[in-house]
Amino acid sequence: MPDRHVQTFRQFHRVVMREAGALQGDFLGRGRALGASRLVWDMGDGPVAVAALRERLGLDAGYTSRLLRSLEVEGLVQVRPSPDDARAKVASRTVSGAAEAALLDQLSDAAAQATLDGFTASEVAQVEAAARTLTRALTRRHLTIDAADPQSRDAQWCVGQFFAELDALFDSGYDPAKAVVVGAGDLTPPRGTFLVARLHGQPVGCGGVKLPAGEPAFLKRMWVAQSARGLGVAGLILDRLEALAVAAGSPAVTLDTHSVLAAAGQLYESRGYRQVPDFNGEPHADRWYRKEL
Amino acid sequence: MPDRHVQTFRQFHRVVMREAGALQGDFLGRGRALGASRLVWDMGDGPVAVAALRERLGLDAGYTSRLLRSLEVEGLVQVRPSPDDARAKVASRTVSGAAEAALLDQLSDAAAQATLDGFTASEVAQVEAAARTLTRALTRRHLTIDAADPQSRDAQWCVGQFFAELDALFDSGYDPAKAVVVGAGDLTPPRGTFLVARLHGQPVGCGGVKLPAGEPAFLKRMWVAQSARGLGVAGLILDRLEALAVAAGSPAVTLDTHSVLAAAGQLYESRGYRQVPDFNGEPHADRWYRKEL
DNA sequence: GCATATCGCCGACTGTAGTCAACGATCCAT
DNA sequence: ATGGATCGTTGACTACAGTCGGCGATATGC
Repeated sequence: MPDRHVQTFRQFHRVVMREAGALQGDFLGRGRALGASRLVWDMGDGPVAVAALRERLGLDAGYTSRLLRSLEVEGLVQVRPSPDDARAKVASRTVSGAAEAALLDQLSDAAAQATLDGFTASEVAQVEAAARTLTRALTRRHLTIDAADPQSRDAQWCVGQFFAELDALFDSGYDPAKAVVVGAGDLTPPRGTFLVARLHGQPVGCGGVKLPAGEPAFLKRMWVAQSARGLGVAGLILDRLEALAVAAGSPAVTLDTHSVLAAAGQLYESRGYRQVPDFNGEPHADRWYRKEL
Repeated sequence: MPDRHVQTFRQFHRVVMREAGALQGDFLGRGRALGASRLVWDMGDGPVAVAALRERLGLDAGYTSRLLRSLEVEGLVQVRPSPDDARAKVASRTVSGAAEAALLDQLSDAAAQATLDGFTASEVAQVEAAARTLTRALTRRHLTIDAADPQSRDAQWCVGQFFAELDALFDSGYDPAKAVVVGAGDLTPPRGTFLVARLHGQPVGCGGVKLPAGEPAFLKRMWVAQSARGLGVAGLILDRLEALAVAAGSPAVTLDTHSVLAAAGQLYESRGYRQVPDFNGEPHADRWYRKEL
């Protein structure tokens, strides 16, 4: 690595280390440890399974239990047995917990604002782009994209999330039964492949490709979780799916999508896909794309 | 702040928090706590006053003492009484301490390299630029630039460092006595101003401006410490000095510099300074610049 | 030469972060 | 119904980070 790069990264490393040090202990001045604050902050509005929360934040079971207890004493969260499984528990914020989370939001925004003070608008845009680039770079190391059985737990979860999102997004809902049929074996070798993207081991996205011999490949079930958007995950999945199509000798890649999924359309167009007429009659789609290989 | 910015910074914040968490404990896998590793790493080659080291890293006296002791036991550093003041001590790395620091350098470079793996060359350049931008943004919050008496301790220290650097840089050395005279009152109001830039309270740069009524302002003693280069400190000092010249009604700003100070020349040219013939006969200069206000 | 300030050192302490193993409650497949 | 797996809890433990007050040695101003 050239000296210039080394210098830049050392300096960055050092600055971040100092910044991170300042975060420890009394996080954002709320008289609470970083771990506890993170928990309230990242909990989200609805009730969350404690196990999911734990895994998302990468915390130990015992430690999480203790933190939740202290937050419960503070009156910020409520932990109840899960209705589905009496062994498991779900945590949710109380009213004052939600208020505290909102305050943390505000404080963290203020901290971000303070960082940007004294910069011009174009510099702010530059810094923002820089933050985005580095977020991607730092995240990518913890991102894996692997082939998975569409019947596997993680794959099912991703597809479930995807369908739920589509159902909420479309005025008339989304009915998998009405969609273009993708058979059981269509997304498993040798007739296709299904990929699951995982961040820190947690599934955050998926995508499948059907590879009919001699015909164009067909992409299906491309999805990225809200929490992982903006990291370029979709682009990486698309890269891998296209590589599979190339390896299978497909003459082109086709797919259908809907205009309400704006980011998807942008991605496809930036990758050289062009719109084509409806080729499969998918009732939930209003756009069809194709890219020659 | 628009939602998009907030989203970006939250995500960045989160990623950095996770990354920083991974750094804690066994820093870079050397079986030593972060604090101890930082100490060996940041110590530099020559002997350093313990007090200076402490202040640079923002550590408590007792804590530093303990860390140094443990490093001494490991045989990585040597702490001796200061020759100037038997109360104070100076620390220096032993041979194996220097080796350890070199290893940490290597490991941190490798970590940076791992971050960049899987990126194309142009993406690497982008990420590097992003790291630089964010380093500046995060650093700027801890940077202060204030007017200071040129006789003050910090000002004298900066100028001393500057002269020492010039002396090392020029083949024939640098002799302040031969330089264009800057009188005692030339850099103090009302005839001029001297600014000191401090990072975390430690002086890291300086710059003076002479403001003769009705004549062009004259910049002198612009300097930034090695440790703070690449952060845009010089640009910020220059902004402030030019603002002072504008406020004083100067028709232009002039300065002399030398071509071995390549970064300085680049800065001036990027700020709209153009080269002019020698206007003051400064023997240590080979370039003269002027910018109309 | 004496009082006072400074410097690093040391012991005692607090708080955070996290690990590990054991345990009881519950669920699920057989 | 029962054995094994899963889930959260608990206690005991470790390591790190950092603070505080007092101590002895030394420097400095009067």
